[in-house]
Amino acid sequence: MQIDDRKYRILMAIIDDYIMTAMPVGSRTISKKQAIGGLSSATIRNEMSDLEELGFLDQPHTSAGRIPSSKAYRLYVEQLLRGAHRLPPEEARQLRVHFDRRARQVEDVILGAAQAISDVTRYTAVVTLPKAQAMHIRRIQLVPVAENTALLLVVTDLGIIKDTVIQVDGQLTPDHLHEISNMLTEQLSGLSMDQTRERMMEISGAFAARRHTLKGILDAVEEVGQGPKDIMVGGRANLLHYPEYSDAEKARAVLAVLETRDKLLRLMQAAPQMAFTIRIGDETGMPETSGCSVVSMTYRIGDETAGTIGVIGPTRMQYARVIPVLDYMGKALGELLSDQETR
Amino acid sequence: MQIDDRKYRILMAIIDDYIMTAMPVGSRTISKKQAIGGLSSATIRNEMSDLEELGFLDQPHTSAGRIPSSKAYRLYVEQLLRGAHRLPPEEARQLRVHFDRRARQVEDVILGAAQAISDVTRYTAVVTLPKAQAMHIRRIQLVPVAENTALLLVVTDLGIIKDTVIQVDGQLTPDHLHEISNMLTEQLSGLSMDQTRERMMEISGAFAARRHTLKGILDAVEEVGQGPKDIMVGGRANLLHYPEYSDAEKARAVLAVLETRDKLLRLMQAAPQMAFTIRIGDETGMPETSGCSVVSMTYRIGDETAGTIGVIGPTRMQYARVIPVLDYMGKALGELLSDQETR
DNA sequence: ATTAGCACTCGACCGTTTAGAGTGCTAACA
DNA sequence: TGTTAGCACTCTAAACGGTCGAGTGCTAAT
Repeated sequence: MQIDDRKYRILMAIIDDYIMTAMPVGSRTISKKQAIGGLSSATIRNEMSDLEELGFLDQPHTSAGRIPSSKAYRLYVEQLLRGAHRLPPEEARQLRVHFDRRARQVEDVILGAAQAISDVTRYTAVVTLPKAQAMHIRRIQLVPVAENTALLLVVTDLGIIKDTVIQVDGQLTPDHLHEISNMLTEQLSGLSMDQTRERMMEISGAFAARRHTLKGILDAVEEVGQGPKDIMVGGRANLLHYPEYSDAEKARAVLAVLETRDKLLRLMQAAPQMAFTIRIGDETGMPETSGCSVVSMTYRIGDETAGTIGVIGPTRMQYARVIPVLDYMGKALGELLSDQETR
Repeated sequence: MQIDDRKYRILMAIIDDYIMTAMPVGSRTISKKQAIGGLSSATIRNEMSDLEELGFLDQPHTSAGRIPSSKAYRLYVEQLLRGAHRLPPEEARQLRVHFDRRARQVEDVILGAAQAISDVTRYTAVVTLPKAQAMHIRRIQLVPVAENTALLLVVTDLGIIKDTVIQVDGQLTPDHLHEISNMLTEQLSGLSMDQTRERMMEISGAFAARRHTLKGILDAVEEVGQGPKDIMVGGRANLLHYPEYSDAEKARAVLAVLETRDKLLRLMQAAPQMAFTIRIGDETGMPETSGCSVVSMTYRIGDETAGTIGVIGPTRMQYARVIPVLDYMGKALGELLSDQETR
């Protein structure tokens, strides 16, 4: 058996209805809809029965309506993703209101974005900080703090991405450090993080005298790319709006995932192109989030993939609203950060 | 009527029982306890009736047992606070295991503390970052980033507490900025933030030539003390362990408070001495947290009150465990940060 | 191919019953 | 006078049975 156009339209109608009501959908409900074109409930029943056989619908028990399966949502979102992701102007306005552009620190911008997304969608939003690789060195600065130690700063267009205390050769005065800072800045400014590392290697070879100090700096620069990416979460409380999480234990498990950075990162991994990654139910690959869906996409700074923004909620998610919101916000965030970059 | 010793002991027994079970406590349950000394359930009933009249107990309905009122918890914690807050060695060990001292950034230390507290107590923990006033200036550094702009860093013993881009006079070269940095550092290093502000005023008068630049720095330093204090929360998911939050709406409200910085700050305000502040039920002064208790205390860096650590959970909280944990952790945190300070 | 009709299923809801935990009161007791 | 055994009473939670209604699957007619 094949899924034909009518089955498809009926399936979509069921999904739409279930997304709104969270209640199993009956044949009469669907037959009453205009869009289906006046088929009787009996016909719908036959079609539903077929759709169930095809694996698109589940029946909680014999005399209840049907609910969409993961496979159905999959079809649903594939369809959505083929379309344009135009955010209605009113929604865009709301999003802009919530997303306060006056924030100065990248952390604040990211947190603001997460909160805006969660406020507008009423789901929980997750946004990663831009990864170091997407930034460009603006300055390297050694700030003396004590005999033998200095604060090393790696400053990029987006601010300080690394500050750490390193050991420096004993005989280096503050002025020496200043000099080294200038030299490094001259050598490295404008480079991407990857280029920086390479160039550092070369320099490190050339200045054997300052070996010890340069090694410390090199190590710190190495570390920049590695460190666990920081993540901001907004609207955790939104989870509890949905009946799927009225079971406290279920809600607890999801909330716990939101508090565990690596699990969260795994959940948010998105395909590197500017496109959506949607994980539905078990596709999250984590038992804790079995009834959940995650929609995520990358945002860019310039041409570089910089981070991920996403939303987590019940599989019965309003994908049709979430996708345009993320699309809009991803672009807005990318532009805002690129602006900061050139400022 | 007065509360005599026997009534008091009975009340404490009821509270202890209720804290463990979350179920209304009946007279027979209490009469079976050794500690009360073999009184019959009838006697206990009479006493319970008195305790209810005195406002220490409530009765959900006629034929249920009694539950402690806020007034009862108040009495209970006052008693606890009078005693010593000795943390059992096993608990201390656990706490140390969870509290990873190798963290370098203050943020990580604070977050680690929040997580450790929440893991050990199974409640939600809240820890504020140390306030700027408790730190001492180590260095002021201007890092050139572009024509006319520089990155201003205020470095203290605990790391960078302020980094912001300011406008500087156009003719200032990187070397000039370096010079100014050295001058300011010499003038200010070792001072507390409050002293710093005063001294800045004086300097600002003396160097009329650099007026514009110094004004920018002064403003930034002014801001340091004002900025909204940052807060870290650990173990949000723990909330949902307790039946008092099995109502999703109730849980949502509390979770929402945990996501609103000013509400959280208000909740965490603690008396400035090294002592506990305990808010029980409505004492939190916030309708959202009506069924909650908050235990908080300040921690110190050196002699200075630096921040607050606390725990939030149901009024039926294991105060007797929470108090020693906070006490221990407050001291540990203070010591750790003081150590960093002098490092 | 569609649909009206009908028997059937099953959870939700309601009123009733029952069991049990707990109370308050009274009268007896030390 | 304080304590307690005893008992009637209260109220909830759980179990039970009946009814309702939403929904299905199937069949036969169109």
